[in-house]
Amino acid sequence: MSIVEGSLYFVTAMATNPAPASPTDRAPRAPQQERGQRRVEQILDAAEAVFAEHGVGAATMQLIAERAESSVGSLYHFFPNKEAVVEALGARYAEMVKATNQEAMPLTMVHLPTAALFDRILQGQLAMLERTPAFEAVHDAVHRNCPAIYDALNEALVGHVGQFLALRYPTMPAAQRAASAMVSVATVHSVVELLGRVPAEYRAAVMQEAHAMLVRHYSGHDAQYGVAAVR
Amino acid sequence: MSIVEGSLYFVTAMATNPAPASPTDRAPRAPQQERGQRRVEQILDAAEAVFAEHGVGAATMQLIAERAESSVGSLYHFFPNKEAVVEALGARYAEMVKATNQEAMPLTMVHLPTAALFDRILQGQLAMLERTPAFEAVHDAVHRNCPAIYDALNEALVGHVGQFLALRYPTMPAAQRAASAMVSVATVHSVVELLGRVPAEYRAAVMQEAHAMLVRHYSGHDAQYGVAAVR
DNA sequence: GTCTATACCACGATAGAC
DNA sequence: GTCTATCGTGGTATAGAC
Repeated sequence: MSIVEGSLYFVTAMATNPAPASPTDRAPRAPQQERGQRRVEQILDAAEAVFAEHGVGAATMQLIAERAESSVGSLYHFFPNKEAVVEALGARYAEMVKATNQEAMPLTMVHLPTAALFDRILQGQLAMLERTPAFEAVHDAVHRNCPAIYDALNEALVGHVGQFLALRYPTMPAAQRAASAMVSVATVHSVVELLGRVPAEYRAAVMQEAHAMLVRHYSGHDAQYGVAAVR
Repeated sequence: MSIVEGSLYFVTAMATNPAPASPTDRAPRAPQQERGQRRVEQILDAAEAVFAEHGVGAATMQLIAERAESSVGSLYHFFPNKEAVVEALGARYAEMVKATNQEAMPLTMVHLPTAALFDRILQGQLAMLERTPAFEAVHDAVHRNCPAIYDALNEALVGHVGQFLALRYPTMPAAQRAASAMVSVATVHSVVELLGRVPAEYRAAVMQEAHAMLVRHYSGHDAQYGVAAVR
């Protein structure tokens, strides 16, 4: 409700400078200026867990505060309302996904063989999933509650893959390239979601099957819109 | 909360017998015994729309009643609480999905060429999507709020596809067959979800790309675990 | 069976002491 | 900056007339 201005409450000092450190510093000597930042992260971690468990609609500020080992009042010190928490969490999540994607398929790797390429992509996503147990829940939450963030993220991902395809298959029609990017992003995401849902003993087989599907498909593209396959 | 017993409140007369009809019947002559049934459907339609718009957590009984052109009291006459509404809607949704799937790939069609097969499957799913605008929202809602229904549905779908694959590729190892079924179900679903999200002008290209991916993959299976390709 | 009115409670948000 | 205590709102569920 109401037009909450962008991310005012998120503008915490981003300088992590040395600061006048006394020579007797011991272990617990990071705080002071980072404290606020760390507290925010702590709250977002808590929110992530609570949203995962109850859904955003049913989550309460009380629950988030408890999980963050804090109190409601404190929570409201950092975020003006619940919506702001959801948005901040969404932004953090989107950053993580984008970074993972960029890292797995940088534009310098456009000529990697399909098998190696999808190895990188699937493994990268899987690693992210394992670092973030509540990943799917947060994804859903963002999907539903922050359409703007979600759309921007999706556009970024599809855009990056599209660029990648444009370099790899210069003769592929633009419409197909766009469609291919969208389908790939959706498929990889659905596989990741599946991997997070499936009993551990099936994971390897699922991974292999998904990998085969993507490789077969893109090998077809290689054949049709070929390019010097090895750089 | 609390163990709400199965579907007591859903046991309405399923007999649609003629009933003592006077010869002067005019148009509005279906009700009488079906009324209750129709009312329930009306409520579920309303709930579907409201859940789609606000999410289950944020939806209120008030809103559902208004959309159903009814009142809260009336709503509580049919459902003991909000959870029951969600469950009933979930059950209806699961039935629809299962039926669509069975119809698109009956076991009598195990030897259909891959291209024709995935035409049927994708078109069937697309038709269902178009009949049910709130499809994805309901899917999410069921996914999050009725894990039991969702798991049962998923098991049914994967089971059916697994049977299909067992007949088509008798020599495929069981583990791969299971993985293949899971990946296919997830992929088709993600494509349908993508189709529902994408601007109309991209839909054809997306459809074609997804179709190509699935066909290439299963043509690979055909080649490897071949079977008399034409019955 | 359907409605209106309302009891009751939980949540979001704030005030104000420390 | 963090807490406890509290207010007002609004939602679930029920009571009871029609």
